[in-house]
Amino acid sequence: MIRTDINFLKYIEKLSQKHQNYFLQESYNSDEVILEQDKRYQVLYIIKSGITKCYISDENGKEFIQEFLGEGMEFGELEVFSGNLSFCSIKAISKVNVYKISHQHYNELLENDSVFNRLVLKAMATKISYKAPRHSFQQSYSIEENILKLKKSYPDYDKIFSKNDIANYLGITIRSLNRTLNSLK
Amino acid sequence: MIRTDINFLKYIEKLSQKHQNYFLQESYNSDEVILEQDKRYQVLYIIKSGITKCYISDENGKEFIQEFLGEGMEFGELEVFSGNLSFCSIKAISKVNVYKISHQHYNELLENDSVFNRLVLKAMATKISYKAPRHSFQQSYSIEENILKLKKSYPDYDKIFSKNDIANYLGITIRSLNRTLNSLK
DNA sequence: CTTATAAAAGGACAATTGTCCCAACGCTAA
DNA sequence: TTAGCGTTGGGACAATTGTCCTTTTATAAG
Repeated sequence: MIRTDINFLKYIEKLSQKHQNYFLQESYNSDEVILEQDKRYQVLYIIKSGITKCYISDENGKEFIQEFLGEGMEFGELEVFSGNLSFCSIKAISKVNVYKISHQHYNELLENDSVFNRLVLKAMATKISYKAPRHSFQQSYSIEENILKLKKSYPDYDKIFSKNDIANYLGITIRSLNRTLNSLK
Repeated sequence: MIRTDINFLKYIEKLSQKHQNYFLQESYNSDEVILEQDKRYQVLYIIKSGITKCYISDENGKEFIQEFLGEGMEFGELEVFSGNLSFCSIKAISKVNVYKISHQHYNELLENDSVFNRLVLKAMATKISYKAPRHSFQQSYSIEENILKLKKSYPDYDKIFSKNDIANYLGITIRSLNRTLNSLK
């Protein structure tokens, strides 16, 4: 539910010593939007600490939460390769510290640092890998089974996230979420 | 609906000239399984021609189709980075020709050929990018809207794919698919 | 201490979707 | 030809989920 990548973060911390001018540290408060959908960016971010949500909003204002991102997760990196506008928004849901790096410096690292290059490849492979099974499960199983699965991997999920976020994560309405939670008691 | 990557394919064809021993060509008939879920592989594939489906099957035998892969799409590459078992199956749904390459040679290319490296990064970024909006849309909109969207981007979708595959792609039952198709007439 | 505001909870009903059937059609093998 | 089998199509009903609305609770602001 909350993705992390500690190895990547460790390597970023090391790099930020070596290339002091590459990485800028920033800090955000809960509810602040760090990156906005459909905008063009020349920078990307790596989370140093805290939790964010990564979501897509549609014309009707509904939001679909792709994932919750924690330490060591990068966002905004896809646009380096695609050249497109960002396709999701990132909002802090706790106090969040990030490393910010420009596309240009990121590209330099990719080309000249093979360890970094490999870590990025691995991070992207992981992102692909976890998306498919999750959506497969969400579509094939009942809300009840989805909630039980959530509770199993994050017993305290209801303390960290709002009802709204949980519902959007599961792709259901709050009403359905409440109903199912009741039947589980 | 059918993903392709022509630039990547072109580059692979070039590489297969230069490194004749890296790439092995194979051919599959419709309905043959090329790569099986939950198995360990030391090779990966790039599609030279034809169409395959990439799907996850669960304990109940239901299958969830992630995507249909066409020319220039690679599969089995994620396991190079994760070291895990394959997490989906690939089945030919037409006559299919592929390039097969070992993890070892793939890694050599990644390290020594920066053009190849960049194409792989881009391919992975694309895979991440299209998954999220698709699942977001499927969860938020009605079956009718999803079918209309399908018809718009692939007017002949019903000639290429079986009802079963279309239903599994949309994450619904055949019954619901038929019902909606009727109401659209 | 009030008032405003957002989050949470749930009742009642409607719409959507799934499950379980059975029937028709085309294709292949015996 | 006929039997067997997979694909397609749809009726009837049940279960699930969403929509709309009201109430309660908690929290922040004046």
